[in-house]
Amino acid sequence: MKVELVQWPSEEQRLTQLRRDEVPRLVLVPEGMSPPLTPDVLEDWIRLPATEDDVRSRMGVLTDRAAGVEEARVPELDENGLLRAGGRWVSLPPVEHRLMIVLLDRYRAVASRDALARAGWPGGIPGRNVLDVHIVRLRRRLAPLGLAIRTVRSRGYLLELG
Amino acid sequence: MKVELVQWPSEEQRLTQLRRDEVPRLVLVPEGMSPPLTPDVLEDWIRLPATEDDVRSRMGVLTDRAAGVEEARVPELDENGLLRAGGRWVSLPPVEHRLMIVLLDRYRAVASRDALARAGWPGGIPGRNVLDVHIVRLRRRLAPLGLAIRTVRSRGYLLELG
DNA sequence: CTCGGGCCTTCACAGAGGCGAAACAGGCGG
DNA sequence: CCGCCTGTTTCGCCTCTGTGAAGGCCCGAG
Repeated sequence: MKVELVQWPSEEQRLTQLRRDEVPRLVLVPEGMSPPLTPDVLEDWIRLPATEDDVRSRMGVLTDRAAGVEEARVPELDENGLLRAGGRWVSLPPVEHRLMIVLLDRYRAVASRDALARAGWPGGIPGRNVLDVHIVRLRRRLAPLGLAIRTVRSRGYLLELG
Repeated sequence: MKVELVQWPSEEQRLTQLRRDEVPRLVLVPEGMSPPLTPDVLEDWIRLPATEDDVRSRMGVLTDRAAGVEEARVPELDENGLLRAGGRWVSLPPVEHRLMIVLLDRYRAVASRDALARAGWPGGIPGRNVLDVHIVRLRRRLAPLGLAIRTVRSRGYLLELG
């Protein structure tokens, strides 16, 4: 994502908006003016006058951080079974689509085998082993997206970044 | 945690060490020298000459971020036996889950062997040695999270940051 | 100081059960 | 006819748990 340059304090309102929108930004602070401070890792500031190299250096770091934040975003699944993550996508067949809805609802937390079974087969579980098999197939489909399904033994499964 | 000031590039080796130790640090970069860049949120740099106020501003932000990182290191255990700390997690099997509940309840204080035994085996202790063995296994599982179980001889065990 | 004995730590082993994954088969739509 | 989706079977690994046994460390008795 592009790093925004913000004049301080004249563009204070714009800065507020950028903070809310989680846009990476570099605040330009005139001599003698105290900078706006925040622990937000997507914001940095630089004292004017500054060399173009220094501005670029700070912008570069902000870009890297924004990439990291972007990477960590929750994958998106539409109603047609299209799953987008890490800039790529795959289409999911019906059963795996329903399983994925539950996994995403519990993203980075445990989705119980029971909840997955009920979501995947609303009419009742066909066989004892079906869920395991579909998890394996889902795993293979998700791998190219950088997503991984972790096993939490005797409890369920957990979806996170690979 | 205290923010360290690092001369660049003369203290490069020290900077490497501080990065490894995850100590917040502010790199002082002389005029004309290009700064060391990293997306690490616990590191910042400032161009010399700089006012004392600016140095303090950047140190203040680093302190706040370090506090946030420290906050994230406090372990949390959910009802599924998932233990999170320092941005990582492990799943705990039933027995160790019950032991961990007691250890976290007495976090940084001593949990008696007796209380641990009762929590781990509500139906009565199977063998005389079981608790010790499970503590060892718990230790190994916790190590990657930066957590450590200390022995308090003839009293019990104590959970703290490693 | 030395010895003996708690008190812990750690390893090795084995039974039970959960889970992984390949292989096979049927169904359905293009 | 072919390929994808789904369910079933089956084999085998790995985890979890408890048990036994071999030390190591510390402290008090002698």
